[in-house]
Amino acid sequence: MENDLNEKQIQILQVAETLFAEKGFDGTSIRDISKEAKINVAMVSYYFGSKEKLLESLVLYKTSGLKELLIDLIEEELEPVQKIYKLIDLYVNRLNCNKGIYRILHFELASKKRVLELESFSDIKKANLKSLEIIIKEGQAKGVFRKDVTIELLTPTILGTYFHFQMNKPFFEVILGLNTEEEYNNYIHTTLTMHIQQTIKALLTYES
Amino acid sequence: MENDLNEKQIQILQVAETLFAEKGFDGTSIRDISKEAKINVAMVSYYFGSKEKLLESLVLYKTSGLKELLIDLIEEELEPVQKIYKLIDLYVNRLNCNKGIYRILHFELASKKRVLELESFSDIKKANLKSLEIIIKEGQAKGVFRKDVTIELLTPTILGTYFHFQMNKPFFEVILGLNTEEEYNNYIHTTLTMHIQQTIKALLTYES
DNA sequence: GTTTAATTTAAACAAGTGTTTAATTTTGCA
DNA sequence: TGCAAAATTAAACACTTGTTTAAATTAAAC
Repeated sequence: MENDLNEKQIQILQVAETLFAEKGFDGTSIRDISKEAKINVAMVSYYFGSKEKLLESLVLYKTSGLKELLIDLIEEELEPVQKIYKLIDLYVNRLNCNKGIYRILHFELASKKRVLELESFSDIKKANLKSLEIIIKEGQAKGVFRKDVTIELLTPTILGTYFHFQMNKPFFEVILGLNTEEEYNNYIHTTLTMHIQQTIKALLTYES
Repeated sequence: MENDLNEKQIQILQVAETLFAEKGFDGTSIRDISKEAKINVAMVSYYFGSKEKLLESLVLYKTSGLKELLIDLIEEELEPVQKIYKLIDLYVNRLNCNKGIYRILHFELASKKRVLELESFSDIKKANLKSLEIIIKEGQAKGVFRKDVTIELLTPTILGTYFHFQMNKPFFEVILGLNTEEEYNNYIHTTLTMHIQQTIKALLTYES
């Protein structure tokens, strides 16, 4: 598995992400990408092999850093609750910076048609879940977290809450009076993040 | 505007809905549709004019009945709250029977690329909003509903809640222990519908 | 500076796309 | 039965698709 991408490859991936997010995977042609990235059509096949493999590289590229960040987080000396808070903050920031690719992962690849690179993405999810599991079990050992919690459901809760907010953006823009892009993003990084943190904390910690 | 569709046209639309929902609009070719519907490729252009117009017809066909149902509902003699309850039940049932087309409307047409038939769909939404407005203002006149409510936001709330539940189906299947398709649909028609009804009621009626 | 490898290119490939045409069959009506 | 309209067909249209090829250019290594 080679993950050393040169400048040209990264440039192609960035253009691809934008166009995929705009027009969908099927709606975007290699010629669209090569035109936007100002390269020859053959370069995509030369560097990535195929359009499908380009998508796979894009997914790997955009989700690769997360794994290392989680490993770093595990080794930090923090109280379990604070560690979870930081994890959620990390997730939300990541998702908010990669709207394009996560939109594709959730709606393009959710269809029955494409099941190819689901494997490589499922590997990443497994690794992330493993990191989360370590943090939770650390908290359980310290007697801070409940032991009857289903760890597999924490990630869906964290991501699900964020996606619902992001998907219904026009709706929330109105009801919350968030008129600018800045206001909206600020709301995500403060109130929404706090809400998710409190939800997960309530799920994990003992209650009277 | 001709809405008299013959058997063949309806057959084509039904096949198109299934395939669009499965593989997306761009991912489905006219030849895919004609093959599945066992007709000649030219028939789609013959009956609908183009692939885009086929989609437009599909949207109109699948959303047409709703307007009449709402008009009938308005004329029913029911208390305002009961009318709203019935309206929500009607919406949820509709959405649940037309998963395919609403998936397309929300994720295929939400992209920047296609803005063509958004007009015909926006007409339907306007008509539905008009019906809702009548019901709400009736309740306001009777002193049951608050007068400072933004009617335009009721539909997003009703639909948004349902869609979030349906989009994250694998998630809720697990946490709610809904193992069969029947159990899942039953939950939608009982607990979820009730939740939406209570949410809207709380929003509309005065509280101490 | 020559040679080997990596990069980039234009062109072509076969297959698939939406749509149209023109001929044929089927249908409905006088 | 005859005739005009509608329905259906196979074929072709021009264009786009992802991918490959083979030549040209650039870069690196000796």
